[in-house]
Amino acid sequence: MGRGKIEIKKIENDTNRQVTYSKRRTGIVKKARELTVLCDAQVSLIMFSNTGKLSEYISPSTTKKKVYELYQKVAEVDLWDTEYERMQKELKEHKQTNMKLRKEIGKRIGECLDDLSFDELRSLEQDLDESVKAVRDRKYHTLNTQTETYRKKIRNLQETHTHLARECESRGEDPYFEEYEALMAMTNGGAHFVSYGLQPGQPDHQDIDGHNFYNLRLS
Amino acid sequence: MGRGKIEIKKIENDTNRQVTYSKRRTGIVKKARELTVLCDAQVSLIMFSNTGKLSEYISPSTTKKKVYELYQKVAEVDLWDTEYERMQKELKEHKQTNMKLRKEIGKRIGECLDDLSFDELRSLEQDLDESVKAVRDRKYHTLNTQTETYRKKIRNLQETHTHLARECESRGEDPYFEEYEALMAMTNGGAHFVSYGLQPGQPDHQDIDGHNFYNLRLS
DNA sequence: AACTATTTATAAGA
DNA sequence: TTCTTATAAATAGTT
Repeated sequence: MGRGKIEIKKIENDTNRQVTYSKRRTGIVKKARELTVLCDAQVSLIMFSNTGKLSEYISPSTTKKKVYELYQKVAEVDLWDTEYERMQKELKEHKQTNMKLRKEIGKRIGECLDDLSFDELRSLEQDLDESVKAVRDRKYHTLNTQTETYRKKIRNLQETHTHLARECESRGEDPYFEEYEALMAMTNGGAHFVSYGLQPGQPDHQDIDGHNFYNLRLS
Repeated sequence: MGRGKIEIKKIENDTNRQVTYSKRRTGIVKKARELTVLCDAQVSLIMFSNTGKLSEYISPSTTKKKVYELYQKVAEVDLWDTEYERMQKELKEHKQTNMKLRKEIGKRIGECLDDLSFDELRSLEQDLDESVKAVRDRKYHTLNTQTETYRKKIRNLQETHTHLARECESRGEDPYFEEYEALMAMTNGGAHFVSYGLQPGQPDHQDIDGHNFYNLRLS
């Protein structure tokens, strides 16, 4: 189909070959598309030119192969086997790590101790002792920080209160002021009964906030 | 190209569609083959008819895809995508579990405590205390078992020795016997200096085995 | 990229 | 299905 008949064998002329490839590629893709539409078929067409350039046609609705095609594009050669093996290896490693971690936790939780030697048990005990110490230290640290915050908060509240009280007093215009003052005294008095010990040198505090008070008492 | 021009849209007549599919399939495969030869290209063409029948063309030299095609043939639909996705999902889950486990261990080792609340720290401390107790109990249990074993071992050895000694003595034929007896006495004497404490009521033991002796002393 | 003479593919009919 | 054949479509060689 052309000005002259051609023999079906490799076109040796580079330019010619490339031009023909381009033309026929368009043609075959058109055919594929027509086949898809006319006959309700599913077609996957992948072409690599002489120079390695990829062209493809995939029937709409056939998204399934895209992953595979993508890999093909990237690696020219297959890759599935490699990729598959890589994933399996990775999976295996993760499973092993996982198991080790579980075992480690099992030991540290105090289960799974049956197959440990005496030396291992001794060493584990030391580790746990150190861990417990670290946690305790951290706990106290947290407590200190929290306490400091609450102390500041209380101081601020008291200052605000004092300020407001003075203002009210000086104006003498709030009929509920005395009632309010009595309430405040009571609340403060209640909190006075409670104290909690911290590290030596850490002074005790009172708290007028129910929730925070609960937290502090938990030390 | 035919007796009449046709519109490119699905052929509704079943027979007609099938005939057209057959003809055009032949045609497109021919085109693919020609493209392969003429332009030195690599072509993969996969077609599923309306009725699910597979036809394919793969350029010779492209053996790479055959594996994939095979799976396609077997399963009609994908299979790789499913498998691939399944693996990826599994991998993701493992990674997540892994991370959680690491974090858990981190806490129990005494690292990664920074983002824990006071309550969490308190709870963790209790857990660790319990764990340490469990490990300690197990340690003592192991020690007891080991001790029991060694005690039996020693008793056996002593019996054997006594038996042998009597035999030698009664026969009076071993010139080295007295020397040997002296050595045994010395070794036993040395072990006598060492004892280790266990739970109350646990009697002390001697051990003539250097390695085991080391283990016991480490309690 | 176009053009077009030809070859090739194929729709319809048998 | 397969063959036939008129005709549409694709494209080789040219511009």
